[in-house]
Amino acid sequence: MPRRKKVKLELLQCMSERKVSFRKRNTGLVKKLSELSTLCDVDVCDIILNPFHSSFDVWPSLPGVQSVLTKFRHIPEGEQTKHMYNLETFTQERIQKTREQVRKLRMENRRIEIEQIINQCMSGGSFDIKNNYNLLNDMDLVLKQDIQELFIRIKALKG
Amino acid sequence: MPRRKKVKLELLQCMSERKVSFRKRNTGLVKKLSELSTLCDVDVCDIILNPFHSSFDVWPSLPGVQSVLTKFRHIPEGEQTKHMYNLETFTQERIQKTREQVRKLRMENRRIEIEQIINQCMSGGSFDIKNNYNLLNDMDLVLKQDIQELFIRIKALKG
DNA sequence: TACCCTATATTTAGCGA
DNA sequence: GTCGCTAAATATAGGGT
Repeated sequence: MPRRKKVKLELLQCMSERKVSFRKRNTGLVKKLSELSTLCDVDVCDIILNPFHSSFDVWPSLPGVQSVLTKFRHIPEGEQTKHMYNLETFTQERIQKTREQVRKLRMENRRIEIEQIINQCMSGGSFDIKNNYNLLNDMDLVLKQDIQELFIRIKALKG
Repeated sequence: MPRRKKVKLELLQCMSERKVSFRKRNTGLVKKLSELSTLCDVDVCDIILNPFHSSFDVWPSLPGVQSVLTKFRHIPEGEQTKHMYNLETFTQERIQKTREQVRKLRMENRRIEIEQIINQCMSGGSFDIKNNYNLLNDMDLVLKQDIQELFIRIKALKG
């Protein structure tokens, strides 16, 4: 059996699990922050409310955070949000990417299904278009058209 | 040839590399922040000075950061730093862990080296202690003592 | 509870277009 | 410069102790 499953991105219901996950991920996060900071020469800070101690974890340190905050406040309001990478842009980007992936998977499925139909037809299978349409009920219109064209070509090929 | 090497944790000298790394890692960071937030029900914010646009990336949003900041300021000064996980504690923890790993690797090396010497001796190799000391010049005192004892035992064993 | 381990899942460096 | 891809590096869930 697999030792690890993909975790669903939602609140961990089990409290002890949540605690463990928090500790691990907090550590990882801080590591990544420090890496970004040194690799790219970037001023970074974060503040994480630790729900288990009702205290905050602050990176890189209290004065460090305050220094970044001061710098942040000194940027003109208009400039602050320009190029800003935040929850909104992040989400938009992810939706975009996911759509793109879905598109690709659809293409791949189309390829495979078309291949199967060709194989089926070439090896003397049925040419019952209606039946195959049924099988491929949920497919895109474009795909159906492709398949229709394919059937015609296969018929022509076979005589 | 390997397509990817382990990057040294220091400022990336090549500017374009740095830029690419920044974009990728910033994305990853924000993803992890959002995961921590939803998995563990945690208030999080971060502010990253984007050195390439002289602007800030703010997570999760400007009001979001301000809300966390307000909460942060409302915690009594003494409580703020209790349990705080920051650059210092992070570094201490990593030093501790690294030492522990070094210790373990030493133990493992000892085990392997001792094994080799035993094999060498049992298969009729030399018993020249001085020579073997030379080979094992950098080893711990404890290891040397262990080996000395081993030589004696092997000699006894062989007659 | 708080570690440690290790098999999976995830991140990302290096490339090629 | 940007993108997508892929393999190597890394993070971490689950399961021990």
